[in-house]
Amino acid sequence: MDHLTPKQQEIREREARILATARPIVVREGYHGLSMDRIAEKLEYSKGTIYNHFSCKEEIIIALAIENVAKRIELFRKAAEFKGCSRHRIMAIGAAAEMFVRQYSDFFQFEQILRLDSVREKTSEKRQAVIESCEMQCMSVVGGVVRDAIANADLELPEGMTPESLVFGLWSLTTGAYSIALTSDSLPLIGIADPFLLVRQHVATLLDGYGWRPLSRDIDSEQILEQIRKVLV
Amino acid sequence: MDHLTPKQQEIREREARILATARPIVVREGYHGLSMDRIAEKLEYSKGTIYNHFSCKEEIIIALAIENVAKRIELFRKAAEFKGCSRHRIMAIGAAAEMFVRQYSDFFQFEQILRLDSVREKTSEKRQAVIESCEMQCMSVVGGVVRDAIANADLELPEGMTPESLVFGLWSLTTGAYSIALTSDSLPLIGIADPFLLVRQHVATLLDGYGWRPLSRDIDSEQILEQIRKVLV
DNA sequence: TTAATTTATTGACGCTTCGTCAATAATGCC
DNA sequence: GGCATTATTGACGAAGCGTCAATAAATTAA
Repeated sequence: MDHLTPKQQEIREREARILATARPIVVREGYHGLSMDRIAEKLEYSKGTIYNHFSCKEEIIIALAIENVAKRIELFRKAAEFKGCSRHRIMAIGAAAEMFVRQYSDFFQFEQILRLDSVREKTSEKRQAVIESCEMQCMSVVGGVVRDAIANADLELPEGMTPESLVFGLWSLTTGAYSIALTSDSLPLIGIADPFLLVRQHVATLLDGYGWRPLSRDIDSEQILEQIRKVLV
Repeated sequence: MDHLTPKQQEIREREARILATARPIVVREGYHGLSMDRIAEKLEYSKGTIYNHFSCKEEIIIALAIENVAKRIELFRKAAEFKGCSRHRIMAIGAAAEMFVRQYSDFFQFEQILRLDSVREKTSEKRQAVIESCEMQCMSVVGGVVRDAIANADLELPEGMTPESLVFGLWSLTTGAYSIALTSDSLPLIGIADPFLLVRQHVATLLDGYGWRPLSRDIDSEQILEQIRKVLV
């Protein structure tokens, strides 16, 4: 499979260069800042060549998102393998999510843009499927930890509630909070300085609410988080 | 203040017609579906006239959002005035939020679009301030109920946690969930049929986690919700 | 009522971006 | 080296944006 002619090499490499050029533009100037002409000009290729790689700028944005999603899965997997009880493992996943937002905050911008139907519409089914699949894999990793907790009797979910239902709750709480934290200026106005800390607190309380043992009051969170962060690097 | 010349009348009325024309376009075809030329054509005015009302299409979108936010405040206020204990009142606010999403789901599309920096940038400070102020008013209504709960000793927040911190959590959980529910196709795939029910459940559990009395197991939710819905109409 | 002044409307214009495609150039194969 | 394949180019038409000088309508003053 690596019988690449020099030309194919060049093309492959150029794709990466296109994305590397586009990324800071999107990060700094958002959706409207990015244009195909601009990329072509910066890279000194004609526009047609850029279109050979990506059929529209929306494809570039989704490709940028895809550059990062793998990292999230990796972090989640590593977190789920944390040696400890199920409650510690779910904490590790929380830490992984937080680390991902902090380290790859670009990604949230791309995701934000792709949330617009009229943008996502223009992207290929194929790339959409990649994103969706990665999201599913993440959820499934979290779901696995929930199932283990139930199997271990660390957790009993209320009647009619599936592990996925709980995952949905955690997913909503964290993405909602991060999305507000990254896009709203009003948080400091209401005296919220560290939204990350707050997310950890709310997640802990929610899990306590479901009775996931050991409860947070029986955990030395600081110390566990320390250990987790070492594993996640 | 109602010394309006016929001309002024006409202008005012036309503004409403512009928005009424734009709304279904944005709802059906999203951000990219809307264009100034298209509105001008539909209303049989020249483009310049439309620009007399709104300096760009982003202004139209934020104006559409503003058409709805007042309703949210009204629902929240009504909910906060629900006759009952603090826990019932916070449930009422949850119901109000849910009702708002269901009845004004358009709004979430507009909000979604306005979350993009490169879109929001183009809107006037003035309209941005209206939106922000309405959001603050909503949060402040919720904050008031939390404060009342603390004053009544229905709730004690952990060390260092302010009422606003709790509001932030509820806000994150609900907006995160609604945003996922409205834009993701993967929910049914993981067996989540009724995200609204799930949000209620998670909110209840979170509040239980903080020990907000009476706890949900001591509440006949169905019956209370019935009453609440009557009040909110 | 009419003239003067203010205010509103118009659509053509210049500009940017998009996405395409026929002509041209480069590459790889025999 | 010559032929077939593949890639590159940039000019082009379409569409949208936002502006503005010319024109029309409305309001005010006389």
